[in-house]
Amino acid sequence: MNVFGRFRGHVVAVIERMAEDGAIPSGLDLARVAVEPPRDANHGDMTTNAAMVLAGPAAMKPNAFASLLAERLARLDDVADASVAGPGFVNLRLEDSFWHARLAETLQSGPAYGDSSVGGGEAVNVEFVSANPTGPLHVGHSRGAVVGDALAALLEKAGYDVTREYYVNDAGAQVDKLAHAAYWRYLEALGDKVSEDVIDGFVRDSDLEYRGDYLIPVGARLAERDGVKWVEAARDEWLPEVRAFVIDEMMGLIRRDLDALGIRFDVFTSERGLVAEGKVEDALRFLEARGLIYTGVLDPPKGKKPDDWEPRPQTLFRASAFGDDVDRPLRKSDGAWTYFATDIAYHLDKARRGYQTMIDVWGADHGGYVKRMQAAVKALTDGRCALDVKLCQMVGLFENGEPVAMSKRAGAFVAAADVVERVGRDAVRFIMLTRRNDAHLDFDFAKVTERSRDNPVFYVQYAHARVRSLFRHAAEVFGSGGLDADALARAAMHRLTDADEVGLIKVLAGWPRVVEGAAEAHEPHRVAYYLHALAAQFHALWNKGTDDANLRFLVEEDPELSRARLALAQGVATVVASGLRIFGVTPVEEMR
RNA sequence: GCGCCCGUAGCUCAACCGGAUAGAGCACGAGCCUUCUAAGCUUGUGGUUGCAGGUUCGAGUCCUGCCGGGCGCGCCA
Repeated sequence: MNVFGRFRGHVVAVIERMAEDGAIPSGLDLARVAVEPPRDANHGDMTTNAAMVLAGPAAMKPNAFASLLAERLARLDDVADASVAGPGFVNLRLEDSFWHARLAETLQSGPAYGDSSVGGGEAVNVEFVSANPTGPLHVGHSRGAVVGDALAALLEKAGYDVTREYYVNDAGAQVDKLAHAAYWRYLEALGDKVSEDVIDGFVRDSDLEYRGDYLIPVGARLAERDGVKWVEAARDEWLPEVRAFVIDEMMGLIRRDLDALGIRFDVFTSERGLVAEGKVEDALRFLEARGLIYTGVLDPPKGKKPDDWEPRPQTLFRASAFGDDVDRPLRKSDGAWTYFATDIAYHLDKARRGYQTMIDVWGADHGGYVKRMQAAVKALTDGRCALDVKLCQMVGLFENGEPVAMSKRAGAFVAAADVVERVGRDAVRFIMLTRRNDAHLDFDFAKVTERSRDNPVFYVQYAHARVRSLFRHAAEVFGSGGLDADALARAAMHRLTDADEVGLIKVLAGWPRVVEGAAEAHEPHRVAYYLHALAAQFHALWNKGTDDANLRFLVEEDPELSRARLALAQGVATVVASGLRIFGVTPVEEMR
């Protein structure tokens, strides 16, 4: 429970008491009563809209209601002042002692500070990356990877039971094309044992989409394992074998890329597996039994009729009954399932595994797919399960302000592993989280490693390193005893009287609310903004010591005060580390 | 043509299920190093929240219509 939730309880209790006393009508609906930080800190520490939302139903003027409420709130423990402002806000200013106690709590909780139970143990499935197993991850994938992983960690901290899942698209035509390319590399790898003519013939007769070098070692390994076994074999024979082999290899590559980013999955679900187990038929039977599948002819898209358009009867899902624009095809003309059909089966599978909330992280180019998938989930679960789709916009790569060419057509995409190697895992992860997922993100190689204030990674890390440096210094001055968090939790917090010291504690006290808000909104970027603001406040306080020696963290002749300030610094380090942990970024001990 | 996302300070972006005087950083102006890390800090200038309506005590936020940008648009994944 964050401090605002705690005070909301107090405010509600006071309002109920007012009703008992007959000061206001009883039976008011208090659901809309909120206790929040005011936008402007000058208004106080907390504000409530109670008078504004209740005045109407109570047939009172907001300001009259607010005055009554403020009068009673002022009598609460910890409340230094309660006043009415603006259209009927009641602002609370709390005693410093209240905030001092929060700092002690922070230190006692340590890394668990900010943990919340709002999730109530609810099972949430976060599916992300899910890149086709046709090659290494590129930089675009890494954004989705980081966003999904951080969102999962955030939800865990907020008390959800999270599964990180990767959906392996190993059943479509793409992996057959991949297998052909791997077979070509296999023939090449056999060298003298296969004539140039055979290879040339194969290349001529096949549509080789994947010509990247990364398949060369795959072909070599296949040749090593199976020798010439598949050279004379019919396509029907070698295709399943080579396909399985190359998918394995590609998933190995992808796992290595994910490792480099520090990302682990709990579950890999195979599309081919779903199909083989008959889950597509299951799902479609389910929809059919509800009359949601029919054979029909779709209208061409308005204003953009494809040249080869011809009306054609198709097996369709009644997506339009669940909010989609048109009904959607389930079967291709060759009889195979569409991607959508297997995706329906996959989402039904997730729902049946007990996830009431599913989150899919996709690239922005899949935006047109969101409505139909949500329609399908609605239909499959009778509206009981929610599907939230986070669309990640493109990442623009820059080198000192110059765009890095990255056209997919030219095959010049930048590998995720290369970016990690260039700037490090921590920088990649943090920067990818400094924007809302649906906003474009510019990633400049030079900037993300720059040691300056406009590099948020550096700025936040520096705050943590500064605290660690401070403790190293403190150990020299005061000895290392009594500097652990438990001991500091008992420090004389009442010595922290400067407005900026108390102000910094207030920022720390806001952390649990940030966790809850960001988790419920599925918006990990809020953590990045919070950490940046926290670092700024800390650096500001630190620097006040430059102007006024009395405000330095370490005052040699006053160990009691020093220990209180060390407690404050430790609180900052704890929260920064806590936030960075959600991001999968390692807090540093010193800047190098 | 239709759908989705976006439009906030010169630039890059925040604004917590509708809250008070819309905030940060960069850039620009003015200060701060015999002092715990100045790789930094303080402070100032800067806004018709794309436009026009609507909803209400209150709108950047919700609704409608325009304008501009991005993505997508029957069997690809």
